[in-house]
Amino acid sequence: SADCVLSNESVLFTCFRTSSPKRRQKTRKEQKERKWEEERSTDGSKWRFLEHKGPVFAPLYEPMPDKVKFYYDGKPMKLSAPAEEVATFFAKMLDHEYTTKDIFRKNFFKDWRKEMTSEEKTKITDLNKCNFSEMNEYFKAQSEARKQMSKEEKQKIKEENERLLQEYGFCLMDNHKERIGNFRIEPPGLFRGRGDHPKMGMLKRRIRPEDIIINCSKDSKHPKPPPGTKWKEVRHDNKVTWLASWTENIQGSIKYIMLNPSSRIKGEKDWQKYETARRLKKCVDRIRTQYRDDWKSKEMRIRQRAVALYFIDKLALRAGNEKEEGETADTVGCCSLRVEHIKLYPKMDEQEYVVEFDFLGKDSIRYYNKIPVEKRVFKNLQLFLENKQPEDDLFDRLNTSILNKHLQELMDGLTAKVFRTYNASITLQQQLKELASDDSLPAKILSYNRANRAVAILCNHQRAPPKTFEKSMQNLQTKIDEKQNQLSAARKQLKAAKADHKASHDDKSKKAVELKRKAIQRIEEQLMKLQVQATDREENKQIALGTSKLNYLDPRISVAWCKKWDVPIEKIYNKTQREKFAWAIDMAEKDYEF
DNA sequence: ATTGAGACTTGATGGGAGGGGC
DNA sequence: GCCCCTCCCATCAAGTCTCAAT
Repeated sequence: SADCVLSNESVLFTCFRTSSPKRRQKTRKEQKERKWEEERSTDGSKWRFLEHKGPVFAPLYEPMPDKVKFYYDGKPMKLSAPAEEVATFFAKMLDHEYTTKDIFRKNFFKDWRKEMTSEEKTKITDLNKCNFSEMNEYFKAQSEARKQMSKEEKQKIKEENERLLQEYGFCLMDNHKERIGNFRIEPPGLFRGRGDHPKMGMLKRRIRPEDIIINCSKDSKHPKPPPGTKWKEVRHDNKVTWLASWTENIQGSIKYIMLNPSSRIKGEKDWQKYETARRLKKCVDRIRTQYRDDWKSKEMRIRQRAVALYFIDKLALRAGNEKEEGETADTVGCCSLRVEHIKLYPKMDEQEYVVEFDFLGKDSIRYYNKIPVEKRVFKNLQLFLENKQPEDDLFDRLNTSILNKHLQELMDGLTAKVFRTYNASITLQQQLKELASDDSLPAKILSYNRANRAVAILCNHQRAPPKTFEKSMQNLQTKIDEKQNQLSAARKQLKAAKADHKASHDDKSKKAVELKRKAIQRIEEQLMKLQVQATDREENKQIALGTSKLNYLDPRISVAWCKKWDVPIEKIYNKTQREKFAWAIDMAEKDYEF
């Protein structure tokens, strides 16, 4: 386990220098991908030179045409521009369930009133008496009109967007032109939290140049604020990676403009993340032995730590930081689990010592799972639950800071989330091994998706079944049925052609037989493809693959798998993903081992 | 130890571009 | 050539984790 103590930094440099001698032969790539090979500073600075044009602001508010009326208590009422703007935010959402929720309405009305003139404030005292329906219809008509635009008009908009992208969407960092992730400032609107958010409906205010801190290098051409405005500050901090920041008014947190995942600075960090997970691989046995041992500790805090770590490792739970009550939706992770979130069953069906988890995790996504645990874990949990109320913490002697401090001692750079990365990637690698086959290309891709799916299930990456799911499934089934009919029809034709040939023995009929054979083969292939598609889609109904693919799976595993099985990388990663994983595509050979 | 600011990663969602099937 | 449907991508919220002040 000496490997475990190596710092990330040294591993990084080692990899850069030794990883891929073959790259020498790649000519086009070589010029493009040089950035992965450059020396990195060791003093914590993230760049030496940074130049950009600053953010793009949200378009200014365009007042409603006079004919579009707002009604209060049944009577038309002209609103002041600021009040009208906020009213339109609500009007746009009228069809959404949000606007029927009490908290949403309350928060909205409170913030809306702040934008009103004193007369408006006196007059408008009850949201229930407000009628936004004309505004709502106006916006619907607008979006309809947008859809109906001519090709030329659409083209013009596209070109304008492209121009904006070219001008503001890139920066110069050290020697590379890099794509910026989010160069557009978020427009004002009504805050929509996820789940039961106490702040839903609050006004997300418009961001002005005076709110923006610019970060760039001193010797660069500084971005200019729009005419007549000033930046809040221009600083030159090369210990951070962001280009601009502002404080958002709902939670008071800072938002950033940063580079695209394809950038050197993000790619390297991503790479480093997987290298840390690989170091965990080398010492995970030792760590597991230790936490199992700690289940027997005479100290309560150590037992809690050990059981929590077991959950994080086995179930890929998130760390679970504490949250300020009333500021966000009530969600939890491992360390913040409460008594009410688990149930213990000494016996359930055929199994012993079953723990049932039921809680809301990140984004208020429900985590529901029943798992049998070892007796010692079960007994510990019973102990932790003693004399507690449902709303008490399960791990009252533990938090993420204590846990991570402990993990840091076990391995340099180890934190709770590394287990998620490690378990996700190792699961993919194992599954791909098991699923390896010399099947057709679609079958191989189904295998890959299944491996990906196993990870998504582990990480509880869910999605709402697409609204059109049932219908599109039916459509697919219809296609399959049709294809099957086509196949039997083709088979009959082949039979007939054969009979024909037998009778005549001429060249023409021989050719006909061959043609029919080919046709059948083609139809069979098409049918297979459809069936694979159906299986894949059905299994994917409530599972989202994207998040794990993008954030948890070491891309080198996938690249290697593609090389090994002769699957074009394009079948696994789309263009954006290939850009993000350029470093891995460049680096991994077919024998790569996570 | 506790708190909070700050920086950065991870997450679900929905609109719309564009590709495939008829 | 049209339409439908898929998938891509932007969006922006919500996590994790570090660091420094108290």
